[in-house]
Amino acid sequence: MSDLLRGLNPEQLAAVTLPPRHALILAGAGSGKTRVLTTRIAWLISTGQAAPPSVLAVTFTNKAAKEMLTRLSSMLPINTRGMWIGTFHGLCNRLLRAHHRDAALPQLFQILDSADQLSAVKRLLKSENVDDEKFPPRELCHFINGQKEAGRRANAVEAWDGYTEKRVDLYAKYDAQCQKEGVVDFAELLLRSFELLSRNEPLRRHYQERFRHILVDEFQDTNVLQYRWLKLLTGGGAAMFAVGDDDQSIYAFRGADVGNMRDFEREFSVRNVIRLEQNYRSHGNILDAANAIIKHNAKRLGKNLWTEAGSGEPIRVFEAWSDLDEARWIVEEVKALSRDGHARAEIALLYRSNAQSRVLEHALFAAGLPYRVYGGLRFFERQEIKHALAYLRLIANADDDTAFARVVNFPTRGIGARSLELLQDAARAAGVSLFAAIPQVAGKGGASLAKFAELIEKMREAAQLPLPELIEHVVELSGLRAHYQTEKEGQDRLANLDELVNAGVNFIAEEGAVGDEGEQTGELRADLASFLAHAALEAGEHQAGEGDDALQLMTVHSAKGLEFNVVFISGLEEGLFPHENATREADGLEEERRLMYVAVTRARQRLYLSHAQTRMLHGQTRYNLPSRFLDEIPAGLLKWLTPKAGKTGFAVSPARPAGSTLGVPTFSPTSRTAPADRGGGFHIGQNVEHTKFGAGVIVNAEGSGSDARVQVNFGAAGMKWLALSVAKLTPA
DNA sequence: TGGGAGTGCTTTTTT
DNA sequence: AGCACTCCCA
Repeated sequence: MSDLLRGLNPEQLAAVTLPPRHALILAGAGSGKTRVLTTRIAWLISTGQAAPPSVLAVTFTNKAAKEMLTRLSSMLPINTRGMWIGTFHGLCNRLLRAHHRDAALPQLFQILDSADQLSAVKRLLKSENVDDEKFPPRELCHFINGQKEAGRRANAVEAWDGYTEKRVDLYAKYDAQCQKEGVVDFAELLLRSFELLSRNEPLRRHYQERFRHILVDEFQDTNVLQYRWLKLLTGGGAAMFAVGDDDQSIYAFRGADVGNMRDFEREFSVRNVIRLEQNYRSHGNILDAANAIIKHNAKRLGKNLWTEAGSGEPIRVFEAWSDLDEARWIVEEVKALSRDGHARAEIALLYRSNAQSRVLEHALFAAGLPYRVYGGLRFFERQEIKHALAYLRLIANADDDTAFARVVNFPTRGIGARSLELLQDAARAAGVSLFAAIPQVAGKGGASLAKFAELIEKMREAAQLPLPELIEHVVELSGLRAHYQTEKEGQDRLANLDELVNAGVNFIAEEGAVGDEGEQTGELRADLASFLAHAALEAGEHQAGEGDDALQLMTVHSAKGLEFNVVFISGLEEGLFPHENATREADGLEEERRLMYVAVTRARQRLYLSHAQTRMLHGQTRYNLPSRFLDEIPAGLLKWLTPKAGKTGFAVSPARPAGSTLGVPTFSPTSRTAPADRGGGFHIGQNVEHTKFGAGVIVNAEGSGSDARVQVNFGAAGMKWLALSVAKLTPA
């Protein structure tokens, strides 16, 4: 046990060994949050204060859950099986499977991922004859999920206008459709299990008495429903140990509510609030910069990171003329780092939005530097995989209309839109699923449909096979294999289908032996259902070239929780980072700033910041001012790799690489033409200063001589046309 | 039924 | 600009 606690700093030690009462741990970036969480569990168990089955630990991502399990099993000699450790969704799934009857769900209920949900909504709109221009399916999904995440069923939503009234109506119909089909979306997993526990008293008591220790990771990311779920489970006197960092809350846009941290403190009368402020990750200058940035936020619980490591290198800042130049500079810098012995995998390129990755990728590709992009399609989201899974879903539950619609005519088997329409009408009239309605249309040109039904029946007969063979069989029988064999680009898809069979093998090996809670009754293909749930809940790795030593490219959001020796944050421009959409929302800017804080604290040794004066975005060139976040870092921490404009009191042309062919027109308030003008002339892209509007950048110009006018983007003060002969414009 | 042209959107994302 | 999605025609 003393081994367990060795090496913890006083605050970490205090947190780990708190008596089992409610506690809130404010854990700064790089302060050993995961270590505290896992050690806490290990300590509770090894001191006999907790039995494994009394522990419930929740995370947001599967990765975090896995990490916790791995660390725990290396700390504890016992097996971790008895504990409930997983994501909110994973645990809710477990709960609903175990009590599907009480939750009014079929045993083999299926889980809709976001794409499935979208197509289910589209199907609903069609069958309800609703104009999807007026009610965009995406927006409707968002609305429904938002309501569910706030814990509201359709009948509890107060419609504030006619439009919303209709949306609420559609919400109700959507839920009815899901119920009929025996499917459950992500938000429903949460809401349904919340309702199950709140309505079913014996069940609630059972779990409240069972879980004495509830631990929550990334608490700042919980939404209202998740918080209520936790509250419900702790209702029997369990101790809640929440770990989070309000400064790293970057998911408010999807419903996360930092307010939960304050609410928790208040509603649970939390007396134990511990701040972990010692950072073990970054050098001093990097931390100072992060602290300086986040200080500009007003709504904070308050925390200041410090380190025992030296201040390290200054933060390097680069001002590029264009996004292209920025990318080229990064390439050169990365090459130099490589020569100095830095592993490429230890270097990350971060950006605010995915659109920015293209330029970077082009440059990296041209330079032959291996890189890896995070984000994008994941394994279980690929179309060939989803097709195969849809067949499997139909085996498990033929009433799953989403799966049915997906593959009824894929590969094509002559079932066109009009026979499907007929089928849909028949199904609706009889109040049954599409599959069940097939016999009714069999007479009228439904021969192909009948054949499809036969196909599914045939697959079901094979349902006795072990999972991997069943998958193989389905891929074969469905015609998917044959289809991709003839398709030009089908090779990768075939390989992925083989990989799916493999996934089945692995799944059996890893989970198959586990066996779920006692409630599980050993009926038909529980393993198939849990494999499908696994596919929906854990979409697999993001596609990326793995293995070799590659540069890491990702958005700041996906970098959360990761760390690198060297970090580049590119595109630090007003409008981009902070994003312009965010600056309009009330708390948007603070969230952007937290995002910047997360980005900066990813770096261990070296941090690069860069911005470009010109950037191609959505097909047009934009002239952006440097991000305000650059100004929020004390100048003493920065080392400009390019002469900073305005520093010397007169204009300095933006750095451009030799050989750049970009012509930059120069304008002058006098008729004097000065091609090499570095004093009084102005050019597009130049930073200027106006006595009233402040700092700006020239984005356009017209006329010449005394008629010359320039358009200047003053950021917050807006866009202005100014006559150079009149306006008091000085180079900045 | 499949492809080609036309249209519109474009912050961040896990489950 | 680039991509996803729709629509219409052969």
